[in-house]
Amino acid sequence: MGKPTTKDLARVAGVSLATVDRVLNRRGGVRQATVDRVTAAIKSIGYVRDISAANLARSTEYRLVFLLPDHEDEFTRMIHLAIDEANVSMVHERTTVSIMRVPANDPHRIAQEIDELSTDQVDGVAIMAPETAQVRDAILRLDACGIAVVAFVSNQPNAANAYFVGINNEAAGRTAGQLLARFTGERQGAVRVITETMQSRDSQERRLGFDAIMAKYASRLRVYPSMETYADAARTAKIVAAAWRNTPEIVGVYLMHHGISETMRAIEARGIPPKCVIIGHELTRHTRTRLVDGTMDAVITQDVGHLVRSSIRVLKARITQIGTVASQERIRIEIILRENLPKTNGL
Amino acid sequence: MGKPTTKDLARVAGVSLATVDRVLNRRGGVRQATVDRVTAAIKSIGYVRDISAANLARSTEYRLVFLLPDHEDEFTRMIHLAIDEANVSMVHERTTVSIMRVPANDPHRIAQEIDELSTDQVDGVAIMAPETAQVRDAILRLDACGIAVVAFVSNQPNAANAYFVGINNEAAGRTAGQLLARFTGERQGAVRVITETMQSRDSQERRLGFDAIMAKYASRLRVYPSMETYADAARTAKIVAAAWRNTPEIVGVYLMHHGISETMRAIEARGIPPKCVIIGHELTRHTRTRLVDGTMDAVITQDVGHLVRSSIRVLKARITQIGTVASQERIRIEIILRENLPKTNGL
DNA sequence: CCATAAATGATGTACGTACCTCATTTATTT
DNA sequence: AAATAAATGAGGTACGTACATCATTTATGG
Repeated sequence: MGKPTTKDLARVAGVSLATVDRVLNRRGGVRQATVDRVTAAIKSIGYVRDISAANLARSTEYRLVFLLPDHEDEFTRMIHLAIDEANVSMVHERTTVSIMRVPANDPHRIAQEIDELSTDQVDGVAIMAPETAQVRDAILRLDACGIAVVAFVSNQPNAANAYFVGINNEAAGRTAGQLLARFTGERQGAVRVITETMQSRDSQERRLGFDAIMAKYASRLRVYPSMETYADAARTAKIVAAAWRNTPEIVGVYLMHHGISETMRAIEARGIPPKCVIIGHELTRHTRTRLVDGTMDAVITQDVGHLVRSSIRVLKARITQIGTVASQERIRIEIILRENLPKTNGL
Repeated sequence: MGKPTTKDLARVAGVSLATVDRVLNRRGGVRQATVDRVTAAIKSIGYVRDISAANLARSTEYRLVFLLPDHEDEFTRMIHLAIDEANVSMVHERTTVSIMRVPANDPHRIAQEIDELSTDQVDGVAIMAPETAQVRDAILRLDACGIAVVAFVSNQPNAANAYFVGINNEAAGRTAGQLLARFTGERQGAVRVITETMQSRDSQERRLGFDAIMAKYASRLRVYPSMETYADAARTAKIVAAAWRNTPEIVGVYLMHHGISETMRAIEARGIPPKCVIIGHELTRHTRTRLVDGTMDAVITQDVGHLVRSSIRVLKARITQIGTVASQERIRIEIILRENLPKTNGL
């Protein structure tokens, strides 16, 4: 016979369907003793609510929002595409996902946008934003409204209600370090680290992990302090030029930021030192072509489609107060070399 | 307003609900002209069947079977666990997954077991078996019964009806080659390749990719022919001993098979040559501990949970004749180093 | 034009859950 | 013990689809 239903529950618990309903949906007005009888029955027959049927009956719509920075880099664009794709395949599941773009480096504006989300428009939010006090507080306020939150790509470790969907950036930095240490063989020389800004926690964590590994396994290499591009093409060209002029024997470069096409252009313009190992983040068309032509040696990435789908699953799980499969939601730190490049981008 | 329903369809097409039902479920007895009107209406309003509601109405049960080799290696055990886990989280989705173990190297028995699956027990099968004529024919016969099939982990390129869920093994071999070429730096010496049997197509393809890369980027290395363990501990110890005795300067080892714990034990017993780079397949507790202690340098793996869930999604999609999200079903060739080891095993 | 077959409509029940209303029973307070 | 409040039961409708039955309309052949 099939899975137990509410009818079976009512029968086993010795109560009516109405009471079962009251207990299941927390409508109140039921004695504790009766509640206990029902919950006991739930356990005893292994009842699980049929979510499809429940959604059908409720004609629920899960309204989810992704808050993305208004950056125009490839990585963010891929996230955008992945969300659109998810939106299509989620229609069957009564889920609509929309996207809001917010100024990447204006915590005040971001917090403001978050504050404007209200329960009657939105059930869950995935937030990709740098960790600041304002944003953290805004996220905490969402909890009060009963809106589910996940921190997307960028962790918000101080907003306790925000589940993090993304990779461990410290481990990602370590991985970059390990690859760079091994790919440079026994050679000696300098390693240059570039990022957009060290203000971002992601960069800080990656640097931390990277340094730990370099110190441990590649003390033969001189690792320089991080250079910051501030996502400004002119500045990028300038600091790269200066670094290339002043640093003898660059044998390795670690690009910690996404949206590295501008940085790579600057490096290519100055000329890539012979046998220099270049490692960057996020598989985009820019890093892809550079893996193929050998300009870059490795890319550390996270599956954008997986990030998006996982966020959606977690948000829905939090909304319906159902559990998730932990292993499915773990985002892996992927290493992409030329030979294991996935066929298309996998967006 | 919500998504269009069958009612909207009937209204737009100018027919009754009964006729819409006849068209949607191919019950026949409808004039071609009417069918066309309905299909036109489907397109025009963008109707998509609500699968949850349909399943509810049908009280469908998707009965899926995984056919696994009765090997007792860690990788197969992990697959088993992943299936069990999926089974739990799939209860909500009217899907029950069972497992059948078949003798790994007895194509006749495998084909026999496949032939015994009939439509009134099973709706879809995921088959993990070496590619042989008997198995291929048995798979083709399943199609005639209307049972959906996917080739699981091991491809069945000649069974046209079997969608393949797994990695490109030739690319996996290339990736191993690239890692080994780079990790050995500029050193010269010998590379030893070990597998269970070169009868298996997986091994052949991996070897092909591996050789291509070694020839291209590491002609400094002498790559020896594949050694076969036949999954026999005594034999493994013997061939490893012989190889270690007769091969000067082993700087790299590539283990192409899964279930390498026995092989690694044999190698460790003979002593690992200094600075020897060892690369193997599939992240298990055996390869995990060896990555941590530095015995192995890299593991090329595929996410077991993803393999299982993807197979289930593909099977259900084929049963219901619905599309899948291609990017979600692509299995990536993952490179695992010490520093990007996922916290737990991933199931 | 009639007999027959084919096509279509109308209607009802079912799936498992949510949510509502009203009646009835049981417990609590005075 | 009576009055009131709290707890529970009984029953219906709805969600979107599947599937069955029977009535009715339309087409087809002679």
